[in-house]
Amino acid sequence: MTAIESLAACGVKASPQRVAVLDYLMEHHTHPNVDDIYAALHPDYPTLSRTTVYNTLRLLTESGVVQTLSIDERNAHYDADVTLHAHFICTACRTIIDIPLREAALDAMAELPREMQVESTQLYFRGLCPACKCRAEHA
Amino acid sequence: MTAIESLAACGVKASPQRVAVLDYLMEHHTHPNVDDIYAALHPDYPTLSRTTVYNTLRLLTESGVVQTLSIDERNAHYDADVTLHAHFICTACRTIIDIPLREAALDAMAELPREMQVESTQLYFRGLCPACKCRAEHA
DNA sequence: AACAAGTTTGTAACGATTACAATCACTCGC
DNA sequence: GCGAGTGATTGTAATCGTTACAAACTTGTT
Repeated sequence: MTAIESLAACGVKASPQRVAVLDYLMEHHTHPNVDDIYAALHPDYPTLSRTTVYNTLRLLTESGVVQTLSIDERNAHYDADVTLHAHFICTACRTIIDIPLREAALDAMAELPREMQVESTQLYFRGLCPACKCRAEHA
Repeated sequence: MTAIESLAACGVKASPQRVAVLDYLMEHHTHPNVDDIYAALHPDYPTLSRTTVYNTLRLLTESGVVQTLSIDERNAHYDADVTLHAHFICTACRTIIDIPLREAALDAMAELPREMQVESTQLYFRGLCPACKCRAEHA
């Protein structure tokens, strides 16, 4: 599914800026923040405004096309993969890594009262990534 | 375990301000933010500074006595219960609710690479709480 | 071409958090 | 007891991510 198709599918008008932002997210699974995206797109879209990036990401999140990660207390990160998976953030290098999840286990794990309407689920791990763990052990 | 004992157990010097903050957290399972805590303690500790509340909560988090929740994009919330449980935040009224977890299921759920050193785990749900869901349905 | 509706832009404001320097409290050797 | 030194607290100022807002721009329609 292309960015344009995703936008159409959820009824969001496909401006060049929106396509560019979503395209970037779909091609880079690095969980970028707003500045990463802005810096990456600015060369190609010289008039692009940071505000537009913020607005677009909010819109895309509300539309369910991307998810906003609050794993990093410093700033929000974004992910165009909205299938069930967890995230690990390295507290040293700040890299965010995808963690696959066994789908069935989620229901088995949480005892959610029936009267609650869950709209999104986020599972975060914090710690040291392999590289930083290794570096720490040799220091 | 009292607040003073907890502080001693993890080697944090027990100043009146620190005891007050931790005491408050241990007695109120409302997942307060900094301003909630400050507002609650200020009458009894007129010289208390917001900065001290921030500093104390950071120290307590680093010591593992409390956990900092990043479930609310607006501000951090704090929880003196560091046993395994998830959190649900109502996107309408902003209330944070504890969700019990079946401990065994966590391992079954996440496929964490062996070389990663996980230091903390947070599971967040977002949606409508029973009261707000009901209100929404009747509107 | 004129208009309306919605989008983008840039700047200004906001608000949570942190930095910093001054003051304060407490302990320890005298 | 007393002053130095260490660490804690305080208040203000700065920082920085994000949002509000108003003006300029696009696009589709008559």
